[in-house]
Amino acid sequence: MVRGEAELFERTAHLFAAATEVSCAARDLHTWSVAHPTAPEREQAVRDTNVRKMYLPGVLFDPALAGHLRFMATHGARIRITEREINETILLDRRIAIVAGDSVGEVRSYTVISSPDLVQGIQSLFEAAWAGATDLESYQARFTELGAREILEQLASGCKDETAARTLGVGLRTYRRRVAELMELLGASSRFQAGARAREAGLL
Amino acid sequence: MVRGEAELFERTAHLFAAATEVSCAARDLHTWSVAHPTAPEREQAVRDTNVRKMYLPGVLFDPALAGHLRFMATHGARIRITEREINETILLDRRIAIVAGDSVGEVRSYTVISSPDLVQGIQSLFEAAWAGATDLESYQARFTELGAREILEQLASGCKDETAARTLGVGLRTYRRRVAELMELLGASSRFQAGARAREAGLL
DNA sequence: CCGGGAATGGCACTTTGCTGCCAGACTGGA
DNA sequence: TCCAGTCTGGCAGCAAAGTGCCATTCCCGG
Repeated sequence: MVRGEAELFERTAHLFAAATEVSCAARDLHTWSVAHPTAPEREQAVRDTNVRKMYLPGVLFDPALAGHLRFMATHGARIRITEREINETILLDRRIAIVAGDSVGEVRSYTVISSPDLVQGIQSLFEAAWAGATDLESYQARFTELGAREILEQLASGCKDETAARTLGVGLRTYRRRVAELMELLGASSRFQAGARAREAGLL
Repeated sequence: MVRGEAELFERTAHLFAAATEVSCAARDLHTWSVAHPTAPEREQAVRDTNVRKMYLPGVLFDPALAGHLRFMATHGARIRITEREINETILLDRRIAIVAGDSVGEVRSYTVISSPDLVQGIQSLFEAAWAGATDLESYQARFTELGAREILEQLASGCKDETAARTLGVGLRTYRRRVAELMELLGASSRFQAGARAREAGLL
């Protein structure tokens, strides 16, 4: 059990360096992937390592994150998106598991597990979740082909649904269905919140 | 008649430099006030000149604009906010009027008027609008005392109005009234738009 | 103490937004 | 051709948001 990312990194750096298979699930990557960007000299390392990463849909909306994901993807990492709530977890070579706990204030505690049985169990859960997740590409395709751009424009224009639907040449029901999908993707439960998040993610 | 701000500036710089009374109405100041920030050596000039500026409420929400306004205000300029739609207009010493026309593509045309009768007419319109506008300070006070911060928090949280009202300890009607005022202030006609603008203005 | 203006919040009502259901159109594969 | 899966959009019903009206309360100057 370690507290804070700094300590986690210090203690596990050698494990990461030696790993040939890294599986990672995360809600976002503000925590550490961004704080510790992959250095150029590590590109080869990424390529040599079997890297799998699984995120919540929200990551698609952070420009910095999206860039990072694209970088990882072009260097051999496999990225998937899951709809389900997941705990942040890292698996190394099927021998080490790192599970994030609750954050107490600003610091987050991490549990490093090496017990084979436990790691095995966690690994199987990860595999199940991985199997149920969607590849980043197809997910992105689904998003872009959604016509999200147009929908967002209409929403941001402040016009009412009926007007927007007519402008886009689509039925009212369909327009609202799109808005609902978009809001789910943004993790928003009100239109105000959706507007704020869309803007936050630089989608406007 | 001149096209584009560059040309306008080139041709009118000497007029601005010599003016002792500058009255200005604008929807925003992306156009020129920001593009041509007041240089330090002009502080004294601002102080010596009788400067009046009139804007739409929206300007309060752009950090850069707000900063500029504060700068101008602390250096003797009088700033007012008007609810009415206004055309961008500049009046110099009651002898010269500059009226912005429609923008054709990226370039905006400006009409520089020196005819005393015309200028006199425009000046009177400006005075009328000015008289009906609100001082920046009182406008800002109205905004801050509104408890906008709390309202915005609730809106951004995505909860429903009833919950938000209960959280803030006010009636549903009052909460919605506040939201409506806020939306008017933001110039938004839908909550999505309000969310986007609030975020855009850095209010979240 | 009193009167007037502003703020509040309850109530009723309209509008707008959200969603389940279902029928019809479209698509790709057997 | 037929079938199954997907997408669409109309309809209905409901939830949420927006608004006018008005009684009540609060505050402030007279």
